[in-house]
Amino acid sequence: MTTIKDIAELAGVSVGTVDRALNNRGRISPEAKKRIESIAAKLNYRKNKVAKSLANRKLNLKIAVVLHIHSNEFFGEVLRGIERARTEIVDFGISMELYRCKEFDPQDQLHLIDTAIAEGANAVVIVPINHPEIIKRLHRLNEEHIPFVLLASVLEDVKFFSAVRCDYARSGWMAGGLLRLISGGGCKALAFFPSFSMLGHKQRLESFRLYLEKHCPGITLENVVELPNDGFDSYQIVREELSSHPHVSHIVYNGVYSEAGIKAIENSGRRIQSIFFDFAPPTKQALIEGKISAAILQQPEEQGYRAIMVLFDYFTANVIPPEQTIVESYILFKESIEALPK
Amino acid sequence: MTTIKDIAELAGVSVGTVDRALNNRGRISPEAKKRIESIAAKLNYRKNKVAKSLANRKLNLKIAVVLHIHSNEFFGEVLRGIERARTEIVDFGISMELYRCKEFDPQDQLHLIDTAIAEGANAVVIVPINHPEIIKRLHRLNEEHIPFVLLASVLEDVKFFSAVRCDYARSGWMAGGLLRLISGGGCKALAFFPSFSMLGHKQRLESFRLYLEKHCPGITLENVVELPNDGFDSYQIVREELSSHPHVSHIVYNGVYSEAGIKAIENSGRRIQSIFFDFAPPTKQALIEGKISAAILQQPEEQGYRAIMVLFDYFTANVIPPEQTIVESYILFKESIEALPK
DNA sequence: CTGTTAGCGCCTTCAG
DNA sequence: CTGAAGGCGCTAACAG
Repeated sequence: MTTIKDIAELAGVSVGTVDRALNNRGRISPEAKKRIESIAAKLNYRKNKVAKSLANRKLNLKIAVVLHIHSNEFFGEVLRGIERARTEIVDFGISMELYRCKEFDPQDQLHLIDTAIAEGANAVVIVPINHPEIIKRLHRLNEEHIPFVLLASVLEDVKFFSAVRCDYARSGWMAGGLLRLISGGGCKALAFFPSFSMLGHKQRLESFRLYLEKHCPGITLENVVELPNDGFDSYQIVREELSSHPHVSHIVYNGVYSEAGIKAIENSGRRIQSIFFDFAPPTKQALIEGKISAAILQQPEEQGYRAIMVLFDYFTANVIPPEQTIVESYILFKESIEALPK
Repeated sequence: MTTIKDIAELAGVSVGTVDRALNNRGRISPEAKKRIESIAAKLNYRKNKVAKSLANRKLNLKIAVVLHIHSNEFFGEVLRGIERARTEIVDFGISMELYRCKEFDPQDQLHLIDTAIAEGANAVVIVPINHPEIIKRLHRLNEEHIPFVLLASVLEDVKFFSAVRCDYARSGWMAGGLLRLISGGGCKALAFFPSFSMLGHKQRLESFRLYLEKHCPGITLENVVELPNDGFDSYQIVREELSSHPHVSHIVYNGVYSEAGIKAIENSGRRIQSIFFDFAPPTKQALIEGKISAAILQQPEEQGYRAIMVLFDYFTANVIPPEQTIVESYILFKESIEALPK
């Protein structure tokens, strides 16, 4: 493994000069820079992440995580991933601060971003609320050269450092495929989706609809309902929809309050097959008990973890991440999780 | 973050003494040790992995990876994970050496283990061939205090440092569930499994059988075939089995040569629904084209990666891993991977 | 523009 | 049994 010291010796200069050459810090003659760079290339020099991090400690690097809500089933998992990342980066001298927001309150989120910067954040992971003020603030982050990572969300017209999310269109498509599979291609169905103010949810629905149109002439989607941001209201809505659509036999439920959906189906007394998104404990239990047919997971824990690690790699090894990190969606059914015999 | 220097000052000793106290190196008075330990505990001291690794460099730590074959579809992926791990650990001064084996040849594997140790391996990741000589050699590794990690395999009666694998019983169970789902619970089926000299495959089959017995009175498993370690032979066997079981409509195929299974089904000219294990390119293509119904994945890449990282965590942070790291199995179907419209 | 040096936190060696 | 010092590779501050 070659070190800057090796390069310095070969080039007949000091390590300081090599450092300046290889990190574009200026204050170096073009010739020296070029010579050193070519030696480094020839020796296939790679900066040692560990040594760099040890030296970096003095910089006191800090990552701010700004949410759009306080927490919920999905983001509780996301936060677990973020906490796991935290334990991995502390030894590298990088700290992390969490800023939770009042539910979908753009003003509060704006304030949180300001606070984070004021408190010395060198980078931001954010679940942005889709609001002009927030977009404007993100533009300003770019001007201030504070890299930010979009987490579990889609945002148009903003240049970001990187984004970590699932493929919303894909998971909608998969829901269509699953519905076809469990219904044999013929049924009347209802779909419930969370707030369309998150663009991803809209994309997912579009894709789900498209699948049914293209591949499922026998499936009638009787209604698509946007769920409110409350468990009891959600419950009520599902109950009412089921009442007013007495022939519906299948449901796709993509709500933040999974228990609302489960209970509403159960209490309807009907024999309904259903596909749920995500995997909070109620969903897990319901799946095991056969109350729901399948769940589509989007690895929230992994998304939270990745979002931090993108910045970690940047800080420790100057890695420029891909524009998007897409976390795979996958399917669980009863047999994936129930206890095995013996 | 507290450092040994902090502790040294508080205890009124030097960092050297703190180091000896906290790492059980002996040569220290019991009182000093106790006092330092209690201070460390009070301050919630954690050793800094990065600093330790930088110092570790001089030790030249080395991990040997010993396979049971040269490579195949599944282990090609495993190796990708291992290579990814390699890039992550070099900066920590830990190197990795790969030892590929003649197909299932215990004598060769024995030799590889010896070579690895002779070449200075400090730890081993191994896919052990289930043979008394190998078991004996592993026992000796324990005596030599060389930690070893079992990768993608099950082995009885050997004490190992850690094991990374999938849950074979689970994936067999899932195959049963999937078969029920796609067949509507009634069909005649055939199952093909790879060499039962790997215990995991046996466990998987048992679990698959049990599922059918318990939950699928309508499914008749007409035959279960152990596939040879050759693609053309595998192809031939599947063709013959299909011929001699003309009413079979469903297949579960868990072979190393996926293309053999796919082609055999295709060339039979029958309309067969099938569940494949793992996810080599032929499987992927066949899934997209609708030639097979679903695939059960076992994250080979992740298994390879984890096996190395278990040792990495041990070397860099003295982390004693769980006895088993179980990598989840999951299901893919066409809608999970086909290109989306637009 | 370039060299020197003092750390970052830990471990090892060598004196005492 | 304990302390002091040097070094792992890199960065930053200061001196020239």
